[in-house]
Amino acid sequence: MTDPYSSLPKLPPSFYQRDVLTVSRELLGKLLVAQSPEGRVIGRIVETEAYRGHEDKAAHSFRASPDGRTSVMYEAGGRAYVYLIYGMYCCFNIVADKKDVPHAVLIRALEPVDNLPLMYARRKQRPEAKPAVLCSGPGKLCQAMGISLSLYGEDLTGSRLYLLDPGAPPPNIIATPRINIDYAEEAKNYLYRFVIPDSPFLSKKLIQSKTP
DNA sequence: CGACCGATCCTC
DNA sequence: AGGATCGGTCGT
Repeated sequence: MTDPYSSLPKLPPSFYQRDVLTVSRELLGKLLVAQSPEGRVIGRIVETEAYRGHEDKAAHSFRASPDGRTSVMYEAGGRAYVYLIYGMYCCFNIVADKKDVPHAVLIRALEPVDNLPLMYARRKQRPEAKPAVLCSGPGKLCQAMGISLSLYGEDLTGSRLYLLDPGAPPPNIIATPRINIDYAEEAKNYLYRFVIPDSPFLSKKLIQSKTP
């Protein structure tokens, strides 16, 4: 059987160059592909967070100069913003909107889809561990996908790191507050986190309302 | 130039 | 609940 992913369309620049909240919602269900000498890995996006630049106290670009760490966020949408956190983990963001609008989408969790053996190896997990340990958090998914600072600024319409449209959008999407931004005052209440609620691969379990 | 701290993860 | 670990950012 031939590779079922090679026939899927790549997301074009126009997909990314829209409002960051729209892009964050519509990224759910899309396939993230990372190609490297070690092999190709694929994950389905199940959790995202929007960061809205100068209008959002939680954003790295809230008050930062357009040079330095956040410079790529000022480029037109469709590039990778990768940063180091806590000195030891990477987080992967997708730059959104037009040039000079420093908005981006943090990818927080993936459903592992292709080449799970390579993901297990990179995450140093035993084969008997559940696949949910591979990509259920922004640092974990960067390890599993092989995303490091060397992909800072990478063009997501290229061949090393790109997104595919599998066709059917997820039927359910919900919005919640973002994770670990307690410092962000009023912005911590914004409903800028988007999840596929029934996915077992989220970074945190959803708080379920009681049903009788 | 030094101190502080984080869009995290793992182990205790 | 706490430690690992380091570059960006801000204050002196």
